[in-house]
Amino acid sequence: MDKNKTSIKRGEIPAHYARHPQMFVGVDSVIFGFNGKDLYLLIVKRAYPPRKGAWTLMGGFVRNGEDLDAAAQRTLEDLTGLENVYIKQVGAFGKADRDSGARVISVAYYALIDVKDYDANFSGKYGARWVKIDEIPPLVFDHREIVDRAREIMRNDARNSDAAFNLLPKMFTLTKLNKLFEAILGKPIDKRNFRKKVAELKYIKPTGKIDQTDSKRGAMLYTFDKKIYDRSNMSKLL
Amino acid sequence: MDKNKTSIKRGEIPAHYARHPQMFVGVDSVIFGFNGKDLYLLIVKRAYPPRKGAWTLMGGFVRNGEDLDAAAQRTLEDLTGLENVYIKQVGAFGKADRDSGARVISVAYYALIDVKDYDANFSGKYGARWVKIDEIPPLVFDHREIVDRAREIMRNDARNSDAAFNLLPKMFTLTKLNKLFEAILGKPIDKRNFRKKVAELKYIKPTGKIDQTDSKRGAMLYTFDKKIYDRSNMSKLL
DNA sequence: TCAAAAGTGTTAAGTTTACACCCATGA
DNA sequence: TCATGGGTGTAAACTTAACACTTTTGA
Repeated sequence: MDKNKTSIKRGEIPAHYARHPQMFVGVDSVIFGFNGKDLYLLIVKRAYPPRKGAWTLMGGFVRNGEDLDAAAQRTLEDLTGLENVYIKQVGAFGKADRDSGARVISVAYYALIDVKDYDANFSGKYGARWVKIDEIPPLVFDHREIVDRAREIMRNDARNSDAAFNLLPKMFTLTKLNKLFEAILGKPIDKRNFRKKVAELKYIKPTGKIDQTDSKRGAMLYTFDKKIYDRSNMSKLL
Repeated sequence: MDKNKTSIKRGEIPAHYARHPQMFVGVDSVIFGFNGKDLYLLIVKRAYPPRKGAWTLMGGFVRNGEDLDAAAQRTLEDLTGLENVYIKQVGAFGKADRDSGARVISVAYYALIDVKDYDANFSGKYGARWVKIDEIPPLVFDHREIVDRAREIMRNDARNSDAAFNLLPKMFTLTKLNKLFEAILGKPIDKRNFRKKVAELKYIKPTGKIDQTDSKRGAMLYTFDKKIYDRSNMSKLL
């Protein structure tokens, strides 16, 4: 990868580095889920001391030779069984005393999944639980702060990227989409104005299929076309 | 701080933690400067192998017992001599092979300073140099990626916070302010429209003083009133 | 027949963009 | 007297926000 190895031998730590302390590096995942109505957060019971049994974000430690992003994917898959989950880094949390067990730098990620996808794969071995986003119990260490920062970033991403569609099944009604944005942004969105805007977006396409689970009359199912979305974003830059 | 120490003794690492590897944790600072006309990046010569002598961001290692943010402030002060610099975290960079010397997780910050403030305090011991933001030479490891992410975040902050004012002296002309935003956003901004908007902001106040360094006629000097800014932002939330 | 969700347009207010000339001054 | 940067207003295009009733159908 790097041609300029100079005089460093494999496995040997250069003198300048060796003078400095090393620390545990963890990853913590803020896992958001949507069930068509409300936004949820997935929390687990902490399995070891200190604070064993307290509510916490799903997390783990970074392994030698493992990319940070890969560590986040791995711990996430471990809990949810899901492999291609949308994740994005929230940032690093590194107060010296944030973890009362040892010095741990935590890099937080947030993940977006459809609650239905999770139910099917849920192992339960971590004592995981979905809680409504406005009913989060006290969490261990600085995890509440992590969740709050993650929400902020998600709100931003929902407006400026296609991230939000990761919370929905492949086909969805406009009412569900509307409710999803209301849940993410935390405020009501006018139905008519919302539908008008959606109608202008070429990447949200009617499928012709009807969903009758929520109404007798039935609602049109729509789908998100990522190819068209990416193309229309490309053209913004020109 | 944390009441729930359970059975952890001071200085002892709990068994669950001890099983995991520890890593070097570094901080790197993307230091942006403005001289009234162009936007600059401060880079230094790397002082130790590997890649000794290559251009790099100013950085350092996090110490035991030191908060991540404090480590960033410290390395920054070391280079610039400036104490109360605006800094903000960009994120964690943690590819397994990003640093060819050892496994190092880097947490990047960006800092905004007035180039004039720096000149006065510049020690030169790091072989530091201002480069125009569009003329950055190749940087070591993933530092270019770090700079690009920092710029993106700064662009965002310039629109949604008072961060940009950290790049200006206490008093500034509207032409300088206009040029600053053009430099940050990377595109021209209409002079008349810009001044119209500024006139509506109560927190950018004329001082009555005139600056004649850039024109014979002289331009009104303005100042940023943080108290008013914070108050007007508070009221957005209500 | 009625409850519950789906669907549908118009108008006013506000925001954004484009655009060109006169002013004051020191060299 | 002229070159340089400082300063000013208006109109069109576009975006956002507010607002209420009809449709369909299974229970």
